[in-house]
Amino acid sequence: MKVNELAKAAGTSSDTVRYYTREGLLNPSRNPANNYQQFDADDLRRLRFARKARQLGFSLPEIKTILHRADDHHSPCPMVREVFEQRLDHVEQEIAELQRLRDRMQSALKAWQAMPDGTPDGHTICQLIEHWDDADGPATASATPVSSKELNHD
Amino acid sequence: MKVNELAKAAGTSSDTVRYYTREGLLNPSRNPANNYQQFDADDLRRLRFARKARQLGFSLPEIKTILHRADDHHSPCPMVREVFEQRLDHVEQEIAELQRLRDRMQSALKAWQAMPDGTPDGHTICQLIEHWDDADGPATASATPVSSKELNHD
DNA sequence: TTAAAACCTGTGAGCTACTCATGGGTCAAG
DNA sequence: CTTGACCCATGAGTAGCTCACAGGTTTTAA
Repeated sequence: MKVNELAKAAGTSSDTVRYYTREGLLNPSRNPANNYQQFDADDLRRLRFARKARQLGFSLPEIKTILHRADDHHSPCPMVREVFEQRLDHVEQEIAELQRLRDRMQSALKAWQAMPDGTPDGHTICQLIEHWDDADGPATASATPVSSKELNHD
Repeated sequence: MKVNELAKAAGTSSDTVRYYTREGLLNPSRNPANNYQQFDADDLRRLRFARKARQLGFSLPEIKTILHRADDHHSPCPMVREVFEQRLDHVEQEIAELQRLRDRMQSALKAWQAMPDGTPDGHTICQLIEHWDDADGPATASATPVSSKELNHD
């Protein structure tokens, strides 16, 4: 199979396939006639595996390690279980942090209803923000805007 | 004030101060004697504002726009309100997506309790993942591991 | 007085997991 | 024989810092 064929078979993009190949998750051979990459059923299995693992929250280096362990005929499953539980903890923390952020935002919004839109006078920029009291604060929290780059589309 | 003094006064790092300066959020003057950056009370106000706004989920470009509007004596507040409501929506979506991810992870974990750690045989890599059925899938979801770089420490 | 510690400077790279752009080669159809 | 659809490798861009580099400056203590 060629790049795009593999990509479609796994429900992802050819860019991703090439990227994973660069990163060493896939090892295509070469068609000597045209130097195109040649993927086989094993590559498809690896790619599908990788995509599922990504959806479950594994990072690419982790997936790479898992695949290499499997190549060496060691069961990656114990590692998978372990990493996975850590991940789950992390996800739960993330949720809690975002919920705290949401709460802070909601209470800010509520407090703002009564506030006027001041004009900057060299002492304040926007009272809405400056007079907002970060009571409980972001714990270790990510208040990161969590940008749209994080959206998958596979 | 010098970089580190400003940073401490605002509860952040000198790297962040320098970064914000590079990005044009702060406009220090220079001490001609040694070419060090000189910050004043206004810079401190801007920096504190920026950090609070970050905690509320504003992006740096947004904060920059807000500061520039205020420099031009336009009230940034209406914009602040508008962006903020979009942000809140976004945060709520994020929470929902992470909750879906958590649910998928939890049901995977539960299903795995009964499964053995297979040895890779050329047909499977790790059944735990391969036999996991992505029933409801990640909507537009970020299954991104949400790395530790996202942790603030200010 | 001088030497070391502790600060300051700007700039460039690194982090994640792609995505997109560039500039070019290959191939089937008309 | 050209048009268009595919392939190739590589580099840059994404957000918001953080860290490392290679120096210059200031403070402190011997």
